[in-house]
Amino acid sequence: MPVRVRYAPSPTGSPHVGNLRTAIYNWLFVKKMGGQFIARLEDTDRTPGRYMPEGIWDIEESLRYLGTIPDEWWVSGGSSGPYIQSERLPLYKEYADKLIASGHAYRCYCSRERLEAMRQEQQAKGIPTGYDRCCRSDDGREEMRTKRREELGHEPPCVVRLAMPLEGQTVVHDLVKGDIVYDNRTQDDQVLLKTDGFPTYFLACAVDDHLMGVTHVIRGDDWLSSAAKFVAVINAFGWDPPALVHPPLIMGSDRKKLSKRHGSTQFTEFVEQGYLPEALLNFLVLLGWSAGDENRELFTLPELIERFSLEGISEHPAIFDYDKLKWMNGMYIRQSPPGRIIGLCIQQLQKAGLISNPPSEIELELARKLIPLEIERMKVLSEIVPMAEPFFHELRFPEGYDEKAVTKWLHVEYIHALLRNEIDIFTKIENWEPTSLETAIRTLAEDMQLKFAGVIHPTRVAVTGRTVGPGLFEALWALGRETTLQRLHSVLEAL
RNA sequence: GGGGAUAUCGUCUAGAGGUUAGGACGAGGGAUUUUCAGUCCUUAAGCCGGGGUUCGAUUCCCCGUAUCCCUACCA
Repeated sequence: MPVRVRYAPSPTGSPHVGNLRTAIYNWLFVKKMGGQFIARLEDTDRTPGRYMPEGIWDIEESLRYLGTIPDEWWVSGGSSGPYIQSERLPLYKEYADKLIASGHAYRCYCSRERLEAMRQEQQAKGIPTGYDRCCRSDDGREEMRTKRREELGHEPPCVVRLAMPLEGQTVVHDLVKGDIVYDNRTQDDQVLLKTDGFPTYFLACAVDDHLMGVTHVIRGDDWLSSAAKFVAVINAFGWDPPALVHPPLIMGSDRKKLSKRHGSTQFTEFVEQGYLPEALLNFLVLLGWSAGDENRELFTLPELIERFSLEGISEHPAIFDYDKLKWMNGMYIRQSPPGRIIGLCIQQLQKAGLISNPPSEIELELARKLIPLEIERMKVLSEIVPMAEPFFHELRFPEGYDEKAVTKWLHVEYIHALLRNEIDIFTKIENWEPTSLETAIRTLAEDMQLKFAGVIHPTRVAVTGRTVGPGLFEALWALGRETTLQRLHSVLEAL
């Protein structure tokens, strides 16, 4: 039997990195085993503020960015569509009715107010919360229905609830954690169909997974606690449950759910900051999965597919380490062909307004010279913006200059002589290239009886306004003779 | 309150009934050097606690503790 797995996001906003990680696990598993990767949109919560259709685009883009594109989804369709749950409403009603007919579910007329009051009372008394199953018996249900009809003056709305078995146990077979046994008495009569006609997760998932032929369900650990209800629904239909796996959750540094407080959490934010897809994928995979005793962390996609197995999924939550992601991204940047990084950095520079769109010939030439010089000190692509600023922006002295750098290096007593000599040399030098420039400056340092560093640092500050950056001679080369001379002149005049 | 899961360096993790408990990020130190970075070398840092089982447990079992998840007409 071919493997069929699904990624089932709900459009409640831009997808969370943890969410994408389960998509990656699903994708890797299906690539490894052979089969189909399905994505299904779980848009059954129509509560204002929670249903955010704008998020759908981000979900699609994120999957494309990672390269984990589903074989069947709402974008391309497939043999078991539709892949959007709001387009499958009649199906859920049909199956809910089947459950009612077989005695595995029942209509419930209780008002939200009654439910809420009941819950509060239970909490106040310190007893377990849950539905009192008032509508589970025919008598109780009719009584409630009549009462509600009198209150409302018309036929009252109802939900459909699962008639959870009152005794016995439900066993959840988790491929990683093993069999987990739940006492049915501790499980509530879960609502399956809401008054608005939309199903809840439990019904929709059970029906869709079955109809779509899903063989393995890989979903976040937050579903484990309610897995008994999920399995109970499937059992009520008489179907075989799919194999289940619950990868652990991703937490923030304080061991709470990863949220805004900790930093970026939405996948698209990382994309914008300039994280490469292979870095993001590699990092996310390793957050809760390991290749075993192989002491490696950096894997290509084929290597990951080859090594991936459900057994390697860990059982405890993982804290999202932003530093490690950065490190990994830096590694991938340095492994990439420079042309690719140049292209991506140009996009970053355009976004920041340092380069026009489309870029001019001059901007392009400068970018092609500068970006390769910065690649080795970049961890995230957006870092190119502050790095490139002194090269693409006009630099005015002293406003654009780093104050500490100026104090330290532009107030040495030989500064005027140095700058004058450099202007002289740079004006005359034939080859404006790093090696020639270096030779000339080394000679100058000797002539002036200065240490090399004593020349390098003031020059760097005078020309770029800061103490950090690429090697000085590469920087001068990238910047060009004209701009270099112009900056030296203006600093000399102002000092 | 009820239910479930989990527990190895600060973090991600490997590991086996007997190991010097391994790797990576981060941190410290050193080398390279023209600053930052990178690269290379190097140091420190860990088996939650208590009972069992066993010749021997960090590893298996139980209890405790802690943490996380569920306990919605959210997913």
